[in-house]
Amino acid sequence: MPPAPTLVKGMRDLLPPETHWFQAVEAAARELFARYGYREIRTPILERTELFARTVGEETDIVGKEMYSFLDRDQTSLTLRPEATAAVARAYVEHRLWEQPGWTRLYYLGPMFRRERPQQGRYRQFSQIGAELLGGDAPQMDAEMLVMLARLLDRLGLSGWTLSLNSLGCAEDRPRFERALREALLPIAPRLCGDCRRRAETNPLRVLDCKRPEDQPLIAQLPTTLDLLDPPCREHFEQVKQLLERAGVPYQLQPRLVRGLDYYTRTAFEFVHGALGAQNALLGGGRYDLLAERLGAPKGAGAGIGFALGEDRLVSAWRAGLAPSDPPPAAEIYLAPLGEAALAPALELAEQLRQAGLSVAAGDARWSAKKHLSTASRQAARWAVLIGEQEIQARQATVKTLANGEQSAVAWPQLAEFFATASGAARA
RNA sequence: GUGAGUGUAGCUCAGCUGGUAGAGCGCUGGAUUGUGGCUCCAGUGGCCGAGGGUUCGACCCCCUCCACUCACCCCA
Repeated sequence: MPPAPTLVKGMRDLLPPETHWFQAVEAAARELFARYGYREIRTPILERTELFARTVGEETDIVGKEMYSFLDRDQTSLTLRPEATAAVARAYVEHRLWEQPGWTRLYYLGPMFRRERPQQGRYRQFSQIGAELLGGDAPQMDAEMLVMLARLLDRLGLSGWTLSLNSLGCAEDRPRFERALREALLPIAPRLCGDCRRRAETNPLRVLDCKRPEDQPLIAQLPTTLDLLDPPCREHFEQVKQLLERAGVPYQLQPRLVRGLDYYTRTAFEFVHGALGAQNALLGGGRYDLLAERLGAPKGAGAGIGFALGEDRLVSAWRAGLAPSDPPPAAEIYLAPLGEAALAPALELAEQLRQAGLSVAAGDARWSAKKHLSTASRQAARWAVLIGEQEIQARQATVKTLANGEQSAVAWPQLAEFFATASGAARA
């Protein structure tokens, strides 16, 4: 026999109870986003390669070496989305959403794909939850989103996050930044690490983001994007910071925060967390004033701001001990049909209980009572319901409370009510 | 793409300077033929990642390959 097929590199199976954590993150996010007026958008997982190449940037790592791209049968190059902002912007333009009243608030969640070398907190398929606020460039939008994100992380039970904040300047600032940096780099570049020497040529902004300790003293002397902002961008950033302070959201100015997608302008941010290992960015995003415009939105209508949260990383932080609660059991009631004769009536009862809103999981009618009880307690059910010959005769069920071993006979019609009151009593 | 580490039972791992494998957990059964969790007993379980080499003899040493993990890079 040939070897059984296994997981593709960088992909993983999420098994219960881990899936519970993903559901919990998603539910919390959906609920919170709704309070801020966001509604869900679902874009395809497959897009034209061109979309990402033109927006994320030809020279970025994502486009340059991490995309899952292939030729469709009609020779169109398609790509498994490596991020969702470009796709949302595409949809925003394609469906002329700016014609709707007010700013457009959209959120999304789902899998993204990047062909990188896997490591802790980084997979080739990973889930992101993100939101986009489109249709303007008011600093108020930036602040609204950052406040919402702070609330989200608090609500998810994560303490100890840090918000790093920077402004990258507008499109007009960029060439100035790069010229200034290149100039400043000329004398010191030879003393920097190999990567930085390369970046000094290709993408000078990136040098600011270098993490090598030995390079830090030199890099500290370089001008930052904040030093070079033009007056309107400086004013915009000031207002964002003020609004954050008014809202009581703490941030750390991080003048060397540079993000890896080309469409970012002005406000850029990251929420990082210490429980995550080397890949400590839990969530990142920024403003993109020209993204949608480049895809065909009218001047001014395409500006916006967005973020993406790494769901896998959030769950990993939870698993590192920050989880707000235990995952629930498979079912609160375990049903034990004792013998084939008990099967049909037992299953009927199970259906009645489910219709009353209870969760019920049954075992195999051929199992021994001992195996049933053992299974029930190991599945963490709260009650075991035994239906055997005696019970059928009496039209009753034997209900055992697993936690304390108490057992009672309950008439079939009273079963649902029995569990309802027992649940209520436990909560009180 | 680069570097390092690790591959032994379903899972987590032990295995001394080379003498052809162990534990815990799990699973099955029993002590309790309709009563779980705790305990005790018994059983089940492995081409020691793959291929080659050295050796009388290799889980152990050498080479090649593969996989996984972590880190760099980059990012969520």
